[in-house]
Amino acid sequence: MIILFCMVRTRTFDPAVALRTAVDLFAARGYSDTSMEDIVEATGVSRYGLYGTFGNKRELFEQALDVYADGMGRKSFLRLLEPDASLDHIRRIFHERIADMCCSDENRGCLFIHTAMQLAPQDAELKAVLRSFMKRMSKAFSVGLESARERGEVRQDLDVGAAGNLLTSTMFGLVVLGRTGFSKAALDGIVDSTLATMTA
Amino acid sequence: MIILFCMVRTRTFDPAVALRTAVDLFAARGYSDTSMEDIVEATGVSRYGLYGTFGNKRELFEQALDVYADGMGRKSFLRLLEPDASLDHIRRIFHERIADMCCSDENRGCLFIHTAMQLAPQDAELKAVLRSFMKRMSKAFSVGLESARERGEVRQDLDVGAAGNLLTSTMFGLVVLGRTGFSKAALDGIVDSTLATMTA
DNA sequence: ACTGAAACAGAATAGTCATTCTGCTTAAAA
DNA sequence: TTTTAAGCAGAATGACTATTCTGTTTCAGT
Repeated sequence: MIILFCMVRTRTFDPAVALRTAVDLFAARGYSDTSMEDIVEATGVSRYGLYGTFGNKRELFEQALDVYADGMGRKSFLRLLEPDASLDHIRRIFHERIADMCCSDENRGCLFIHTAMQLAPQDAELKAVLRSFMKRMSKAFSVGLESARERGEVRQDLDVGAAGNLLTSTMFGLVVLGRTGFSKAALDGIVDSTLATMTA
Repeated sequence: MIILFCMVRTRTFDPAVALRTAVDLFAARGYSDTSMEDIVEATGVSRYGLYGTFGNKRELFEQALDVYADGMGRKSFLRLLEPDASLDHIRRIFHERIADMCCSDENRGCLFIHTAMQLAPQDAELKAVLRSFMKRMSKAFSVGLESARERGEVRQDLDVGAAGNLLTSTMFGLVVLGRTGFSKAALDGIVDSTLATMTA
C-alpha cells in the first residue's frame, strides 16, 4: 500500500509569476548584477521558495532564459512564420523593440546579449541553448523575408539566409546603441536603411 | 627655496603595460566579472600599486575604456578618415574583428558592449563617454563611405549618415553572434550582404 | 653608510554574495 | 481536534569583493 501525500501546506506564490519577474531583472541587469536577494525582494518570494522551486541561481537563470526566448518568439517571431508575413511585420518587430529600448525607464534590456557576453564563454551548455534561440530567430526572419519576396516586396535575388542573420545581428546592435543613448530617430534610421536595401 | 625631491623608491611596474592588461580582462569579462584580485594576478602589480596609480576600480575601468577606444580607433578607424579610404578598408575592419572573435581563444570580447549593457544604465557619465566613442565610430564609417562613394564604389544615393550608424550597429551585432558560436562563414556573410547593399 | 618617504606584500576590514540551516507556522489528512 | 511534513522568515555560513591598513623594503639624496 503506497500512500503519497499530505501536501501539508499550500504554496503562497505562483512560480510562473515569480519566474517572469526574475526574467525582467536578469534581462535588465544580466546574471552577475542580479543577486538572489534582488529576486527575493522583487518577487516577494522567500529564498526558501526560490531555491525549493528553481534549484539554484544558475538553474533559475536557465529557466528565465527559456521564458524570455519563448516570450520573444510568441510576441514577435511567430507571426513571421505565417504565410501572410510581410516586410511590414519585420519592420514592426524592430520598431517595437526600439520603442522598448528608448521610451521606457532604464529597465528593459536584452537577456540574449547579457548571456552571450557574460555567460556563453564559460558555459558551453548555455551557449548552445542561446545559439539555438538565435538561429531560430534568424530562421524566422528568413522565412518572413521569403514570404515577403513571394508577394513581391523583396528583391528576387536576396539571399534570405544571410539576410536573416543580418537582421538578427541588427536587432542586437540596435539594443547596444539604444543602451548608450542613441536617439529613437537614429535607431529607426538604421532599421529603415537596412530594410530599404532588401526591398524590390 | 623650494626643494621637491627625493623620489625615494622607483616604481617596479609600467602603468601603461598594467593598464593594457586590465583592458584585456575587462574586455573579455566585463566590469562586474573582473575583480581587482584578477587584475593584481594578471598584471603582477600589487593592490597598492593599482590603487596608488589608478585610484579605484571604477576609475581604472574608465581609463581602460579610454585605452580600448583609442586602440580601436588607431587600429581600425583612423584609416577611414584618410582621403583614400575605400570600401575595402571597411570590409577589412569587419573581417579583422570577425577573425578576432572566432579564431582566438575565448578571451577577446568587446568593452563597448559590456559597458553599454552593464554600466551605462546606472552611470550617466560612462554612458556619455561611451556614446561619444560610438558616434565617432559611426562618423568614421560615414567619412569612409563618403570617400568610397567619391571613387564610385558606393551608390550615389546612399545616406552615409544612416549607413555609418548601421555599420556601427552591425559591428556590435557580429560580436554578440560570434560570442554564441556563430561560424566565421555566417558572420562573413552578414558583412558581405551588408556591404553589398551599399555598392554601386 | 645613513635617512626617510615612497613602494611594496600581504593581513585586516567591511560589505555582499549564494546557499543552507533553524525554529516557527500552516493546512490537508486522519 | 490532532498530527505532521511542507512552507516560510530570517539568521547563519563560508566564500568572495573592494578598499584600507601595517610593517617591511628600497633607493635618491645626504
